[in-house]
Amino acid sequence: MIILDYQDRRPIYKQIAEKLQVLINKGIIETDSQMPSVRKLAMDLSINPNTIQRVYALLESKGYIYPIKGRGNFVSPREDFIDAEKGQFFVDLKAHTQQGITMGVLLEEVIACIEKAYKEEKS
Amino acid sequence: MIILDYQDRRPIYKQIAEKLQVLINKGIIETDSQMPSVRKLAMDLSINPNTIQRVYALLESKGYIYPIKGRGNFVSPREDFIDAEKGQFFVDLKAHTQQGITMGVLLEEVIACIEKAYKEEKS
Amino acid sequence: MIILDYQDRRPIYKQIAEKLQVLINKGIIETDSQMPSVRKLAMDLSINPNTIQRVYALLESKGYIYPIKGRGNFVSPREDFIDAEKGQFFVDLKAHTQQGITMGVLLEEVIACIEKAYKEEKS
Amino acid sequence: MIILDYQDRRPIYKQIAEKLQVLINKGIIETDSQMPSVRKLAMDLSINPNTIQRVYALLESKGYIYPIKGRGNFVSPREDFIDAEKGQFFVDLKAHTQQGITMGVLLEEVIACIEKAYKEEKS
DNA sequence: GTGGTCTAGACCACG
DNA sequence: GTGGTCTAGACCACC
Repeated sequence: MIILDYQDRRPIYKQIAEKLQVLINKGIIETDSQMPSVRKLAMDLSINPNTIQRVYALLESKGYIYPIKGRGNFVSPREDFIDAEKGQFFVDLKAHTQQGITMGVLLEEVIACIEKAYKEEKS
Repeated sequence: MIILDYQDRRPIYKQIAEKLQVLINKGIIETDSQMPSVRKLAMDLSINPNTIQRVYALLESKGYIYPIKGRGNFVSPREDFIDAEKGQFFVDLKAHTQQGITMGVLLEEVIACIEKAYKEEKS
Repeated sequence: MIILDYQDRRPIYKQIAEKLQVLINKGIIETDSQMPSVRKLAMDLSINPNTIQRVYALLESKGYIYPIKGRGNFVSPREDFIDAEKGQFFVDLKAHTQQGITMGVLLEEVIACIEKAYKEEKS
Repeated sequence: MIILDYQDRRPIYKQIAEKLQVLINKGIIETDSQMPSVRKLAMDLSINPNTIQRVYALLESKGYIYPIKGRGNFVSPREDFIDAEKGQFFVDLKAHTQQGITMGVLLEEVIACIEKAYKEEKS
């Protein structure tokens, strides 16, 4: 399910967190269902349990999952995280765009770039 | 003019470099005009001169400024850096957009956000 | 493998960077293979780790290597840097030639020297 | 006769030294003729005499001029400097070319670049 | 263990 | 005074 790329520039824990986010966002891992245990996931991916611990801490801080002591980690309802995440995305996007404007980038160029990104992602 | 945010996770040398880039891009610091000296800027911001040195080295590598030993750092003509900077802008924009896609952000939402940024900048 | 010349007027971080570039260009250090760690290389050359850090930062900015935090620095695929490096080569070559012209060096002499270099390299 | 460019990236003393070298190489300043005094040249160019002092020290170390105590600086006979200068030029050229070869630069490309440099210098 | 950032302080080249 | 290089030593993020 999750494939690690050790040549990827991003740290391992972010790769895992991001893939789990996608799985949750797409509903492949359902709300209130249990996440795999830290130990099991670490063994499956053949990495240090510390790293998985950090992944879960990150997802929890973003509101994607919630822990129940002695039982494990569970997926939060969508409303708990999706809005905050999206909000930050748009804030960053706007700031980035405004920086482009100061360099004379045209609105058409920006939109073309965005549409290209969407097309590539579909494939 | 430049305010440092020590809570920001990005290194302060990047924060400074980015703000100086914007000032140069907007033409607030003019071509061939002299940048503040390494030591002076360091004192103004109450940080180590080495850190400013690093900022200027970064800006130089991007073509924004050029140093003359014994005299100071000066702003390069726009042609020297604007193309490279635009290229980087689109690379970052695309990466950011693709991250949004994984969160389920719609193309229409992105475009609306971009257009809003352009409208605000005009005013 | 790397010998430092403290009499050389160029900074040692550039001497090291240049030698590493040649090793990468010649394929002696292979794509995606790991570079020696900052601390180890510093100890081997008996210099400060900060200086090696600077070497690696320079090579990264040129696209020669990419870092993964907590794991090390790795060699980039050739396409990432070879074009930029060729461009710089011709810029330097032209500047050097023009300096020769001011000394009265003839075009024929220059070409003869170049051809000699190519012949020696083949053998 | 000598025009300084304060926006030039090279230090002032090198600009002056280089222009004097060209004048000597072209025979415009004749062998055994007297160079302008340090003070006079400094006043003519409106710069610090220290800088001219450094220029003359550089030219002397390269064999272009020789000082006579209490009288001034004089131009050396051509044989004293031109060969050493040219020799160094070819050594550097060869080293630079060989570095290009490791990047896959073709002989034809190098020669084309050289010829372009000569054409531009004529004009 | 790895890389990355920052400080403090020194020394050099240049004007 | 200016920029540039280097050292020593500290702290952080990551695995």
